[in-house]
This record gives sequence, C-alpha cells and structure tokens, in this order.
Amino acid sequence: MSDALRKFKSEIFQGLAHPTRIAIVELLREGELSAGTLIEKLRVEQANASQHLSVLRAKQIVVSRKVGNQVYYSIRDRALIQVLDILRRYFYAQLDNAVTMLKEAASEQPKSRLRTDR
Amino acid sequence: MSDALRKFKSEIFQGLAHPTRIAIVELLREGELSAGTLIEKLRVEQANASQHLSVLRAKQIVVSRKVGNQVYYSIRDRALIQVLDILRRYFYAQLDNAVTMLKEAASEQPKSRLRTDR
DNA sequence: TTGACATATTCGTAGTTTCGAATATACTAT
DNA sequence: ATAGTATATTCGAAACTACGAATATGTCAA
Repeated sequence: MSDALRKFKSEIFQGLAHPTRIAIVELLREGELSAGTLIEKLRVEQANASQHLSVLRAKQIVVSRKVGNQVYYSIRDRALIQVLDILRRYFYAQLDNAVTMLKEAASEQPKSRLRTDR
Repeated sequence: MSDALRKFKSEIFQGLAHPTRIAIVELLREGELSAGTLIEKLRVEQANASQHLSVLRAKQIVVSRKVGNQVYYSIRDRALIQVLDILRRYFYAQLDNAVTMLKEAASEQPKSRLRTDR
C-alpha cells in the first residue's frame, strides 16, 4: 500500500480521534444539522464545538453549506458511518469478552479473587 | 450512544492515527509477525517501532504472544481490517471525484483553463 | 556465569492538540 | 448605519504525542 493511502487513512482516524467529534458524526448520521443544533446537543462551549467542526472539515469528514445566518453540516460519505457501525459491533464483542472473562475468573478461583470490597 | 462507547471508539481511532501504525496493521493482515520482522519491513528505528506497537497494544488493537526470544503480534479483531478496507474504497472514490472534476473543468472552459504546460 | 540477541522502557526535546476566554466575521432585520 | 444573532478564529496555557539516544529486561547458548 502506498504512503499516500496510509497518510490519508491516518488523517481520517486523527479526525475521528476525539469523543466530541465522534458525537458530531453520530448526530449527523440521519442527515444534516446546523452548527447551532449541534452545539446545543453536544453541550460543549460554542468555540470548542466550532473548533471540532473545523477539524472535521479539514480532514474532509464533513461538508458544510451556508444558508443565511446558519451553517449546515453533513457527513461527506456514508462509508464513515459504516466504519462507526463496525466499531460499535466490535465494542460490544469486546465487552462480551470482558464479562465472560470476569465470570470465569470469579468461578474458577473463588478463594483468591481480588478484593474489591474495601 | 453512551459516553463510554464514544470514548472507546475515539481511542481506537487514536490508536490508528499514525501512518506507521496503519502500516503495522496492514502488515499483520495476513497473520501474525514477529516484532523483528515488522521492524525490518517498516524501516523505522527499533525503539520507534516498539513504541508504536506499545500504543497498539494499549488500545487493544493488537495482541502479542511471546515465543522464546521473540514476540509475535497479531490483530485482535478482523473488524479492524474491514474498517481499513472501507477507507481504501473511500480513498479511491475521493480520488475518482477529484479526477472527474478536473476533467470536467478542463473540457467545459477550454479557453481559460489553468496552464499546466510550463 | 557470561555474552549475545530480541524487544521494551525511559528520558529529553520538539511539535501538536485541547480548552475557554476573548475577539472577529458575516448575515439579517430595523 | 446599527444592533442582534450565528458561527469562526485567535490566543495562551496545559496536556499529550512522536522521535532518537540511551538503557533496561528477558531469553538463549555456551
């Protein structure tokens, strides 16, 4: 694989590498929203939301269009939503693993398990 | 979606947000490789590769097993490869768009197109 | 034991990211 | 023009990340 492709991918990942930006992309999943609506739902400072939107624009993850006073954002490509869906499944799979391991640990060696009650 | 899930996703993205780490995951696509083999193919400093491997371990993107002197790495979950595949398609789609736009621009206004021949 | 090898960790420095506060820009209505 | 609203940008401080050099750890073989 080419260096350019690796760089491109790593920049997309960098763009998504913050919980607030993930939240923005998830909010945009069903269609475009204005910056104001996003800010309201995110419950972060206006400036901060705007900075995160700027990162998403720079990494080409979202596109914006201006309508009068407002700016509407939407996801540039559905592929990114697919990516988030895959990771959601992955997350729950990991969670299942963890729960299973904890259950096994609890039943295998009940007398030496870690104390968590003090 | 929960805060925990968003944080988890952003950490995975953070883990993949570097060209060298993308390269590692791509190298592991066909199966496990030793740290030494990875370092050799990556052509980066040993310490640097090891640091990147440590990030990938911390973010649970790879797992390692020790065999004697060596450490073998593999991808923890195929879902991550799926993600990279989606982004590859995305990358080429973007590229196609760009090429198409350039062609259109070139044919629509032939008399005022950008000079590229000097 | 000793030495050699494979890999990981620590350290210092440089560069980047994040945040809120303040400020700037751009559009609308009066 | 002026004021109000929506959004973006700039600034400085704190936190984080990346790198190479040096060092540490762990395993094998003699």
